[in-house]
Amino acid sequence: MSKTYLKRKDGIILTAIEIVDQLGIQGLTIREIATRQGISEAAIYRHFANKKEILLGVLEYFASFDLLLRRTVESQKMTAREGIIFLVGSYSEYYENYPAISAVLFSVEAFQLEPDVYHKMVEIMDARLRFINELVANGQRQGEFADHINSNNLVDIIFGTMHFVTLRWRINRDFELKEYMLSALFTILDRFSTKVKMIQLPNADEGSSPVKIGEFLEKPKEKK
Amino acid sequence: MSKTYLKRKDGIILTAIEIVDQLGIQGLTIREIATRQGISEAAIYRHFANKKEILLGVLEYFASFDLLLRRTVESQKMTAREGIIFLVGSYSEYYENYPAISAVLFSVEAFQLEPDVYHKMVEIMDARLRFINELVANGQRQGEFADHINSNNLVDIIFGTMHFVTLRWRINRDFELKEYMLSALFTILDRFSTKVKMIQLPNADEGSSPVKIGEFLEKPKEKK
Amino acid sequence: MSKTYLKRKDGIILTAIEIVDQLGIQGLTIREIATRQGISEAAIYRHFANKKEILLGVLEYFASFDLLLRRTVESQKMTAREGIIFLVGSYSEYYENYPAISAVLFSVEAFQLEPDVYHKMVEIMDARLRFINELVANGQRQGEFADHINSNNLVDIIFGTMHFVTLRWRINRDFELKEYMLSALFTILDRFSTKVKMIQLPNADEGSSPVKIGEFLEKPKEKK
Amino acid sequence: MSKTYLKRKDGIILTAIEIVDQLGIQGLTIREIATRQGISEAAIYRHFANKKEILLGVLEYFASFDLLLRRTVESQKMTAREGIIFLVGSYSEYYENYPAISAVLFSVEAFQLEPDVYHKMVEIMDARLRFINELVANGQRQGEFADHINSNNLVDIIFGTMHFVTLRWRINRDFELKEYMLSALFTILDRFSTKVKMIQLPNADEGSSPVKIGEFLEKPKEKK
DNA sequence: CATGAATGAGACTTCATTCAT
DNA sequence: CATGAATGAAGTCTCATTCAT
Repeated sequence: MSKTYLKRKDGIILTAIEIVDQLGIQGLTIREIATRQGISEAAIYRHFANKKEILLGVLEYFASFDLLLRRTVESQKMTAREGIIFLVGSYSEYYENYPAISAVLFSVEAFQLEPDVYHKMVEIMDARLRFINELVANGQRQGEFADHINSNNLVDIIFGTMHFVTLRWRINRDFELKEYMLSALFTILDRFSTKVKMIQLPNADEGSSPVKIGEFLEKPKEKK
Repeated sequence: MSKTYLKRKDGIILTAIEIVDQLGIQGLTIREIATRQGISEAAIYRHFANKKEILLGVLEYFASFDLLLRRTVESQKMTAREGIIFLVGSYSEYYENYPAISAVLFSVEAFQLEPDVYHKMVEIMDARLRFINELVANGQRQGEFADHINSNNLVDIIFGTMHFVTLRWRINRDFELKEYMLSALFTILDRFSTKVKMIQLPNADEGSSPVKIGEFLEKPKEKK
Repeated sequence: MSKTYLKRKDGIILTAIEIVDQLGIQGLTIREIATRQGISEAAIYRHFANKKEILLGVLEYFASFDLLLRRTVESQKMTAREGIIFLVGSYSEYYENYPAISAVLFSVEAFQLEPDVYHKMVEIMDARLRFINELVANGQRQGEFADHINSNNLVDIIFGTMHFVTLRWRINRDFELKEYMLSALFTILDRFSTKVKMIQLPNADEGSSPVKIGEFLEKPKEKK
Repeated sequence: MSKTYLKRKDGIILTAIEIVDQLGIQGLTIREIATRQGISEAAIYRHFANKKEILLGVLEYFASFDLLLRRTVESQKMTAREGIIFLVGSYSEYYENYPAISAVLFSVEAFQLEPDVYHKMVEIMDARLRFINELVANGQRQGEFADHINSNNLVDIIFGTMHFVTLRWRINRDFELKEYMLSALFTILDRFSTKVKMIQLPNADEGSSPVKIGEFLEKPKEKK
């Protein structure tokens, strides 16, 4: 009984994710869930007070691994590099094995009409960001990563690349997500590791100078 | 006459963008547009055949700079580096001056129920990607960028970072978009330019190359 | 000028008829007329006060021949038989040459929401009926038609057959309307002319008797 | 439960028929049905997917007797004459007892914008026609009806008369439908039965055969 | 637990018509 | 004469939710 109940509740969440994946947030309706679950619309309300709760359930499911992953990184005492590879690899693998769940990643904006849901989503992303940030900062402290670069930049680069590659993969699934993602990640990590040395080539400065198109082309010089 | 007409038509597009920004795609209703424009719902249909046309209009507006930017890059014979900086700077500036328009960037998934709109959005993003890809490939051929790395990786890194930083900025506008964006971009470009040299440090045993992709969840354990 | 005006006014009527033919009364909208006429919707109201007037115009056009036909029958001093053949032939020819106009014939019920239009239609049909009725009655008085039958019956038979054949032809235009219509009419006229004699065959009475299915099978006997 | 459900579904159909009768197809709106049923518009959609389904339901109801009537004619081994009388009588009685349903008979043209509905209506009428056609053809083979006349003509005459008399009765219910209908039918049947003999009266020169179809508008003049 | 029935709000859209230009 | 712009009313339909059974 309690088992069936749990199953049904989970089933609704999974079905909701499937729908978000296939039809987008706009296609996620109680009726669609009910139809796919083979039950009545009213029955949905036996398990969730309202649609918002279902959305929160989806987010909960979506983030259910997060804590585990973080704890694994910590308990296994991974280096920053190892931790990041572990995280990116894990998420990629998760999305690859269960593509529908990746849809949730891109629904932040869609939740704007539901403050509670929106905030939960932001919280989840924030926690992920913060954790990678910690890893990166540690890595810099440990000498794994170049420490003169803004740690936020590196986090944005890693996270942004992950995020965007996943989006591309969702739109056109013509490559292996995890394989490609890790190749991109290694490209990043290699370039930002301390094993790399920046050297000034003789003509290094003329890069952006002779062409003036808008002030931003000037900026780097100022920064320097 | 024609002037007023254009104004109204444009006004509807701008209002639609404003709404997408503030309420998300789900909040974009004909009623909301009409109310904000101070006209009746029926009046909207004098200017657009249906809601889909409004959405297409929004995308058109959203992408209206793209061609100009590309042509500028080409006509000014910018280097790859210059071109990329120009593009990223231009978009950042555009979004910073007109924050609402940046909302469109994150509505791809929300358009799933409207194939025409969805495809137009994908097309726009595709064109942007292809152009950066060309720039990067050129840069590699010209010796500006390291040529042994996958050009797609670099494109994903640049585009993904841009995309994600914009998303972060949308959620919490507590930093200057263009300034930060360019700092992130320079971080990337600097690291991927040929002015950087990869050197093998003593303990750089398995750094970039012989990485075995697979069972990442296991890997840390093995390492230990 | 006045010419163009008249042309436009007529054009609107003709277009309206065309639309009723192709899309039915439900498809007859001001917009549809305007589009087909290549003018604005507002322009329609230069020529007709409202939609009802257009419908009345359609009916006027539809019945514009009626008076002429009646006068022709009268002035030519046709016999009843000749007159009926003339009328049926004329209408059939008219419909065959201008099929769209026949659509009006079947729109009585559709006009129920517009009392004025409805009544005009009923009036038109009534006038047609009355005229045929007169012809038939005359024919009976003149000995052309069997006079012991109800003249209304004969009118219904002639008119109903015409009406229905036209409907069949509208639905499936796989026969020549006028040709078929006249063949049907001759079949009727021949059978109802005094040139035909009713004879009682020996077993004439057993027709309907042995089977009893509902009271109506009894009725004729009672009538006799 | 199921009982109430069926009642409501049937109620909607019956209400729809009532509306078509009173206001015409143009007056048949979901709102009108809902109001008359005393429920909300949305409630209608619990029972029918859309308006088209309601219309199809109306047609189904409208034709629900057809099969039964045909089977009765066949199982009772009626003669052609008996069968036709049975059919005409049954329909007349049905319409007389439930006048609203007769409105459906005249809505073919109004369905033009709904192909599915239009085709169903045409199918129904076709089936009715075919059945009478069979009866007539049989009657001719059995010697009940004059066999030298076109069976289609006779069918059109019978059906057309029925159809038209019903229309007249709908417009002005000042006579008893069934009684009048049967009197008209007997008039027809009597005249077309083999118990009638065509005799050539002295001046029957060009009665039925050598009629020249064409230019009817001219004919009277020539005759003179 | 589940459902059939219902609902109010609101979505998109169409329609006949008006009015300033 | 003609039109672009607008509108109120109404139409079809969807949605999240409620409630008696």
